[in-house]
Amino acid sequence: MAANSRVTIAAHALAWMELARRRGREVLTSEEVAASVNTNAVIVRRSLGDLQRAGLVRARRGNGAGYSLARSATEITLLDVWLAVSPEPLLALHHCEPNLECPVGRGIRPVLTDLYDEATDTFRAALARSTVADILQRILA
Amino acid sequence: MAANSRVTIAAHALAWMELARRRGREVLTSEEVAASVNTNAVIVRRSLGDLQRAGLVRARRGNGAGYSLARSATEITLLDVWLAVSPEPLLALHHCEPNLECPVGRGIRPVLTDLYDEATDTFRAALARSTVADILQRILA
DNA sequence: GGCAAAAGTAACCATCACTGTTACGTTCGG
DNA sequence: CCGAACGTAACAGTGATGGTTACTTTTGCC
Repeated sequence: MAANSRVTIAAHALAWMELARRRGREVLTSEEVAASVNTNAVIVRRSLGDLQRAGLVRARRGNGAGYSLARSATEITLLDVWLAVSPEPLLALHHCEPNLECPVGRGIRPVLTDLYDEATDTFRAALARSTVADILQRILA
Repeated sequence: MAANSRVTIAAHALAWMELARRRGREVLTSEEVAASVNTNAVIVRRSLGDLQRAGLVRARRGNGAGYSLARSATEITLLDVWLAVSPEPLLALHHCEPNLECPVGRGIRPVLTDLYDEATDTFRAALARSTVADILQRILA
């Protein structure tokens, strides 16, 4: 495991919600989303909870409740999704502080941090180039 | 945890080996590398074992043995290191097959795979821009 | 040939993140 | 007030990781 499938689940949910919206169903329950993603409704609620906290979806409670997109699918990028559900950085430094008596141990951390940030930025930029609407369009093509 | 600190450990080891080489010590033992990285010698041997399998370092066994760079530090990129030690993809698809009766479930996987590959490629390209020699130079600057 | 040093590696443990599941509290429309 | 659905806590199972010990294998050197 270890690799992030959260983005996949969240993107799937959003694409499905957008398709349902176009078909006239503005609101979907976690059960309905879970049926498409083929997972447990709690997983969906947790994922959509992250998206809600990031302002990408709205959740209504009570009777007849469910989730709806908080803004147009053309304005939700895969980067938005990734930032909402992916807390972990792609690359990490040492768990334990390296030996500071060694020149490499003393100086390597800021250098690697900088390089990791650069690589992560290009990764994010790539994700920012696709929206949920793009994804749905390619799915339906 | 979960985030990869393997690249960090391997890059640290390589930079330290290159610095030692410039100081006239062509070969370092796993104990010596572990002392700088501040971890266990077995961890270093596992990491350098990966690098050896990738052709980045050479290992000699027996008395007076140890590790040395298999090629110039200017020709070992951070991407080489990442490929050698990072088996996991950055993003993964669903664990379970999605519901194929849903249009989204049926079509989303190739789309996401494609987008994930694109983003991963830019990430790799960024890592490919730095070599162990670059890193050591920035450490010593 | 034997010794000693060090790589290679297996076995095991603790920790942690993640998914999945159940269960329960909370909210809110009708 | 009732019921539907979100929110969330608690727990189990799985798997990756890092750390540690211990053993085998290799090999230079005396």
